[in-house]
Amino acid sequence: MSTELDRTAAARLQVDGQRYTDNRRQLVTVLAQGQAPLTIPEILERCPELAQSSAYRNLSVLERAGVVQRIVTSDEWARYELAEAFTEHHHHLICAACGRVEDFTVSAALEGAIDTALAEVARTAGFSLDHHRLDLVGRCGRCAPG
Amino acid sequence: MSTELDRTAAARLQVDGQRYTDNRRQLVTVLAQGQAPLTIPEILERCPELAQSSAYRNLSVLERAGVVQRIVTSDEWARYELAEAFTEHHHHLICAACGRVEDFTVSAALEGAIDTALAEVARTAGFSLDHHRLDLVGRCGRCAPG
DNA sequence: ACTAGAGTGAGTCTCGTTCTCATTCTCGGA
DNA sequence: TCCGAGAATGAGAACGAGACTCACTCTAGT
Repeated sequence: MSTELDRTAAARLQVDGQRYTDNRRQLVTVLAQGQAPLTIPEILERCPELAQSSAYRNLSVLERAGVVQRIVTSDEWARYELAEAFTEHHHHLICAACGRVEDFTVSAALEGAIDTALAEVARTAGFSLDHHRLDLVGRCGRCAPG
Repeated sequence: MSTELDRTAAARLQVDGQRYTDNRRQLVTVLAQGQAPLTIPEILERCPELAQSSAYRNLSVLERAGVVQRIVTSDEWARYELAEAFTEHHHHLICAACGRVEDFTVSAALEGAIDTALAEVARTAGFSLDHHRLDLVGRCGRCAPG
């Protein structure tokens, strides 16, 4: 069964001259099911028959094609989630103690204000703006004191 | 000569039971002179007589004491800058191609709106909020197409 | 000065990530 | 339907940023 997600992912890969293979579909499916960005070990846990080297290689292919997004917090592992074209624009709550990541969104009004301000900053600095990242760093309920 | 920066750094280290040694002062001085977050190789370039292992060890001591801040972009190196208590609250322009980082600030009104919104998000999610990160990701003038 | 404990640094080790390469799969052409 | 070129796979080796080790040095308090 081919979902809208599969078709779009396949199309993006094709632009890059890449195929949408079973391994790649499996990665996309797992990321779509996860409600938060996943680390490679978490992904491998959910895909036991997938080789580690294939996971790394295919995630970087998918990232280059704009299907997934790699996010780096501050702990040791990189995390992956579907690119924003497949989800809604959101931000991350990052636990500084355990690395746990959760998604959240803010009001459209605030997003608009941020976008406007950043576009101006980018123009002034001679940067071409791709996207912004707004993260909240703190301690999750499990790690917070008390 | 002891600056305000030195005195504050020394005080913060003391709380942690740590000394403000020559190596640590040198790191703080180099970071204070740099106008953007520095990688370890950049720091070592500016402190040729400092051992790599000392740089790593002391930066992590300084980070634990709240004197410096470690920032992870998406390239391979971590970068360090003085903690915000020593600078003004600011954000980062990150070049997705070469990893270059520049600082920028936004209006107090926007900061206030962001803080208010994030405090609410953190409360709802059961996170204790430490700080927020607002980064702009794009291409610097040198790497931008055209 | 003496000493206990902190700091130093050259080298080694760890481990997340990338690379290698022989094998397998896929797709288009005949 | 068979063939061949090129892409994908995966087990293992290699890489490299950063952490650790340990013998030596320095510092602060007596």
